Amino acid sequence: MVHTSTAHEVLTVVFRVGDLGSRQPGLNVLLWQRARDPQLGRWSLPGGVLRDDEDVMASARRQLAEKVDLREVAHLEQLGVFSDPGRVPGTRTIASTFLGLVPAPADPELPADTRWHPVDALPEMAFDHAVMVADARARLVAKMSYTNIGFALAPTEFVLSALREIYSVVLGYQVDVTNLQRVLVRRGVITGTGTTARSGRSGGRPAAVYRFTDSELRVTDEFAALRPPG
Amino acid sequence: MVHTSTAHEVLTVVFRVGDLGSRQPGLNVLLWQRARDPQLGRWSLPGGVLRDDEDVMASARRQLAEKVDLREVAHLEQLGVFSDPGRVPGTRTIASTFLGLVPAPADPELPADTRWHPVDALPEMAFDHAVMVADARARLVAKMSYTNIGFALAPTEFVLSALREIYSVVLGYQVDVTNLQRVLVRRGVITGTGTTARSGRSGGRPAAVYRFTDSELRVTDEFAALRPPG
DNA sequence: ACAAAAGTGTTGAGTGTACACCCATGA
DNA sequence: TCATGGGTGTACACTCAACACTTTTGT
Repeated sequence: MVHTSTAHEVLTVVFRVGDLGSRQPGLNVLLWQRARDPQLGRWSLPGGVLRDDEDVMASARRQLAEKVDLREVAHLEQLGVFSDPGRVPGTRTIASTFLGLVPAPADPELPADTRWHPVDALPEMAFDHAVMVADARARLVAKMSYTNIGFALAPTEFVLSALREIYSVVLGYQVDVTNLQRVLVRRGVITGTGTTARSGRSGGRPAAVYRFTDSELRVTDEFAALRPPG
Repeated sequence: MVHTSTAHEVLTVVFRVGDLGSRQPGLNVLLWQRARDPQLGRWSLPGGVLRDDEDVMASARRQLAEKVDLREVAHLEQLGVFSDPGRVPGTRTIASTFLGLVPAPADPELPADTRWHPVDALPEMAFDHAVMVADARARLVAKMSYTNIGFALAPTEFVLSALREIYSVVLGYQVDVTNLQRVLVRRGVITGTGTTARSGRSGGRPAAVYRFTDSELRVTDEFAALRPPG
């Protein structure tokens, strides 16, 4: 295939943890449905063409502002470049992809063509977007265990059982609350606020309220092995 | 700044561990010196413009073949995108960067304008290339402790003391041979060949010869914490 | 008092570091 | 046999998983 020009687009995989009670439980991705050919009806990642005066990060931010409230996006990081000459028909288009995270209780207004989808049951995806979602998910899962990236999925204040649900949903298996607390506190990832939440309808001891210590990505378990001598 | 068109280039940060006896000890980067303005005389990463019929990985491979023998590059992975509209003068150029690794004893023929430089003493770098080198180095250091990425820096067969030098040079501190052996063997990263090397001129017990078990990147220490139950 | 939910203590496995000690070779 | 470099054994610290147990609430 020979192209006369090349375009550059930015696409973001935005994840959210849906309430377990809701219709979209588990981990969700933000997708919009194509209203035009090619691939009419298929679902796409939010994004669009890179402008002349912005870098890729700014572009991702701008394009997301059209879909979700910008303030909701608590974390945004580069994933990778998709550059197969035939990845989309027509003008050659290189895609820079991003991983975006939105805190759990947020449920922003969405345009009519846009919806949250469970990552475990993706609809028919446009072009190579399914691969991008898979890549983003792998990145998120990996970072859950050695960074504080959970801050971008949790509300500012939360109870441990809620945090446990977030971790369980993202990792795909039940996480032990006891050890979650100990690991995260020891690493300084979460801090108790001193206050306690009211106990539920069926009684029970009131839970301590925590918050993430930082609201920026931080590596919390740098070296598993081969540490510097000390 | 307003641009009428946008170009896409691919740049690779190629690392090698120089012999400690050589003039370039420690970790080296492959750079070539600009013979034209802008930034005449400054040092650049190998790479160039992406062609219409290749993806970024293929482009990196192709461009490196002009600098080093392709077979020498044992590992190549995407780093990130640099897209500041003003990062280079003239036509707007978006850069996709790669990390490339070349095994230690290799000393391929280099073009006249191209040279290995110690990363700890970089020359005047062109444009934003110094940042790219720093990013690549950080990525390499991180991966040394939880993947088998060392395979791409070491010769196919080696003695533990040699491997220790490689790890020490990359990590920037002295690694204990004893523990290096135990950690890597336990994880299945390296395997003994059964043979032993001849002992040096000043005597000493002959060292066992090892090789890396795999010659492809593999994560060897997946979860530090929050492992799946069971 | 009792059930429910949250939090604490304890044990044991695993991993990694440091360091002393033993082994194999050349001169 | 001694110096030299390579390999092994052991002790200790730290982290984490699993699970029993205690604490605090609502009814």
